[in-house]
Amino acid sequence: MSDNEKPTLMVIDGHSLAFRAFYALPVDSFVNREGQHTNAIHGFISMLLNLLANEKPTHVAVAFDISRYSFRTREYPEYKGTRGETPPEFVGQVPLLEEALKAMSIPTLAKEDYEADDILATLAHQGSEQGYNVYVVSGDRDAIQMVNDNVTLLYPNARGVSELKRYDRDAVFERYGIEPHQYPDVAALVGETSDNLIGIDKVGEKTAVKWIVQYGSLSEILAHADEIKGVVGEKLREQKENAIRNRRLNHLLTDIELPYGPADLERKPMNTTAIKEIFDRLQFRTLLDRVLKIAAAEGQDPDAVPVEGLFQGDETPPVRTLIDEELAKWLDTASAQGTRALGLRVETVGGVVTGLGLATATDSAFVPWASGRPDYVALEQWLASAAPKFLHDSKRELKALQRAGLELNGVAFDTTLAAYLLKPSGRAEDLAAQVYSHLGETLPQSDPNQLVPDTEALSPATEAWYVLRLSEYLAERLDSGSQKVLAEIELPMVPVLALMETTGVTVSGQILARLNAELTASAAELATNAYAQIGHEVNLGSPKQLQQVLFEELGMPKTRANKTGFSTDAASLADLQETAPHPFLDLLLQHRDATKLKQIIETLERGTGPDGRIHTTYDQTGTSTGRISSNDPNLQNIPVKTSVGREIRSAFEKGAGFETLLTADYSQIEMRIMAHLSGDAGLIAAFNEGEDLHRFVGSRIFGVEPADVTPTMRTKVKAMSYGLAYGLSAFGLSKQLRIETAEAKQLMADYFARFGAVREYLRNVVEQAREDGYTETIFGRRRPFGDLKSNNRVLRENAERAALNAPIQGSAADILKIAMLGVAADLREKELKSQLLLQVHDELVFEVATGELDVLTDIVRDRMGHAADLRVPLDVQVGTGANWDQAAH
DNA sequence: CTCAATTTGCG
DNA sequence: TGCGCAAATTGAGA
Repeated sequence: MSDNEKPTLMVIDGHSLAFRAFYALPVDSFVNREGQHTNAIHGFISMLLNLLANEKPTHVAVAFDISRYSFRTREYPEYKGTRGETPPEFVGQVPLLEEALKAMSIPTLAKEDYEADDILATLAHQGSEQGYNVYVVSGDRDAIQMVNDNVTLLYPNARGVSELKRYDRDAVFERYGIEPHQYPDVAALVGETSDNLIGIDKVGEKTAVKWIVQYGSLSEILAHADEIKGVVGEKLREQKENAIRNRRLNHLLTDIELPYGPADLERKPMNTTAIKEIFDRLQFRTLLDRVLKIAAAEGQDPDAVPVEGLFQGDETPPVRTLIDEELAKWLDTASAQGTRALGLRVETVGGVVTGLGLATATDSAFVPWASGRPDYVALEQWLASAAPKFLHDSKRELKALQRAGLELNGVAFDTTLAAYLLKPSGRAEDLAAQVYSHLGETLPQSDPNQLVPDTEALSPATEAWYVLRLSEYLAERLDSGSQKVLAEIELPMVPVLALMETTGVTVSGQILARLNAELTASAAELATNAYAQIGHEVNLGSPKQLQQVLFEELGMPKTRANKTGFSTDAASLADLQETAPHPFLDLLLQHRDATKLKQIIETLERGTGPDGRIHTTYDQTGTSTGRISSNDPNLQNIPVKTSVGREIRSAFEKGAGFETLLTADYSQIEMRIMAHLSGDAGLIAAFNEGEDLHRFVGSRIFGVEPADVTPTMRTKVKAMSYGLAYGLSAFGLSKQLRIETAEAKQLMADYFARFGAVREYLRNVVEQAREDGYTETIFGRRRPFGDLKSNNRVLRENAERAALNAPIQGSAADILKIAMLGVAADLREKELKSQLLLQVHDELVFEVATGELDVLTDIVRDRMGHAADLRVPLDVQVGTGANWDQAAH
């Protein structure tokens, strides 16, 4: 059998390598969010991954010492006695390392009363006998004795664990001039300071090796001790007991009993879910990528025993209905004292909690809910604890639990959010739909129209099990950037948004009612006048009827075509007003304005709760770019541009007992992101100037002093700048500014002549997206694009404009979310009474508690201003007032 | 009743 | 022939 065909067994000394790593890497640079030091783990795993990739062992094990005491310390209490206390930063790293190894399906061994080296020696011996190529990885020099024709030692050099020196038989001979099995004899004579083994005075490595070469072994040397002349000979004869003792202690046992032999150590597929969990906890992002790559390369061995934690099959586990002590016990075991994630599903009827489903991969439990049951204390504590839980649509379930008086923490995965990050342009699916589209299984759905259901609805327990399976499936498909977005942005946003929704915002019913009445009257009058202009009544809200009036009765020139004929939108009517002026047009526009505002008011009135506040619902999966949307009612499209619009805004007031409202918004955040992403020196300078942005840009384009930029010039520049991020064409720009296409073209050419890097960047984004199939925000949020390679020009160009915009709009969304998380954390930690009410894409609205204005202003400015580190500053505008309109600036 | 189309409010 | 949304209304079809 050639060496290439032999299986390769690799045995690693866990403690000695972890310790080497600990001293090789700076302690302070490796601390996770829990404050746990991780440098030894990082160094060890990094080394391990190199070994797996380079040596491709077929069999692997890591051995640990159980304690610093062994049969050797009983024999010689001073053994290793020079070693000081374990550094506090090292404490706790070994158990985490073992956990990570478990997730990687690498067995760990330890044996009471023996040292890791004895385990290595035994396995190396067995492996060598049984026809393996053996690699021993150890930082202990005694391991040299294991080397033979089949066993190679990999030994870390002085620089830590990044480079390992290979000691095969020849390398040992070259380095020491002896055979590997003779090394303990040399070490016995010389002594080993690190083990507190004192050798023979005056005998160093040179002398010891010379003697070994001359006499063959330590026992022969001692037998001929009388022949050795000089002071060293005297010392040897005086201190030979030292050497004999050392030799006894540095002999590694090759015959201890172990639970596994080499054959049991065959590499098994890694548990990627567990790996993601533990690496996330350790905050090893780069290492995660590396290990997942190796896991993917190694693939799934069909004969492999399923790793613990993976699903055994598609069979749903049994459902137990649990209460009281049984529940507490089950929960403790299933969650492994709160360390293992459980699937959780909240059953509600009309928004009221009626039961909970809990699941592990192999078991599930249903808990009927009756509030206030004292026996549910264990469950309530688990829910409120940081113990990991996997949910579907966690915001909805969190709110339901809160209504039932239950606190929920530790949401570690949400299948709704994970699916969204994978496919942000799709619609959010309910659990059954997710199971169908991802797992390909059909869940029984009870028909709500049927009084006697023919299929029994699925137990929440089984649903929880499906949540767990979906979590595993989805987690595997998220790239590491998306995982980070999930863990660090989307999941933490859940409680923040839930609180905003529960809090709501006060609106003045009186103001809304007054405005509604005014608008009703004015709309009626406008309608009457409009009818008078055309001689008959018509439904002004019907585009179809308007087309009849405008293009047939009044014979106006045709506008932009649409599917039902010709457009009657505001832009088209404005065009008509120029080409074929008619009083009807203006009345129609004013009527539209009035009815639109009236409609918004009525929506708000309907949406006001008995507490006088509006509780919108934020949809975290509502947009393809990463923004959140607001619905039922939408509070992100409250009018602001017209004076009547602002009156509606003034109906949003501070609540009773609060000092004021505070609004904070980013100015030109998307332009700033463009400056950052493109690196355009001109644009970056513009933001660092402090000068009005559009005035500055205008001065560059038109070649005049900033002070000489006219309002017209500024308007053009502003439209140009904003249009850029949307893929605006010269045609579109000309239409918007009502200028000639040639002038628009010239404007764009002048713009790009000054800000060339912007054009370069925008071109690049699209090309990169065409190649990758997706765009990415600054924070790693992805949006897939399929149509960039479409043969259909309309589809392709639409996709190109969307791809152009996605990183910009998406990065802005990420930044505001990060700011919200920061503000929310500060409010919580400082136990402030002020509360976050609204989010409108680049703006936050707060209700300020009495006496908190200054501290809140500081928090908001700080968190928003430093949410991202860009090449340009983030400018935050803050305003206050008793209502939303007055708080605007 | 659902659905597509149109329009308009916001960033 | 400008990105991202929610909501209302109309009118067609079931």
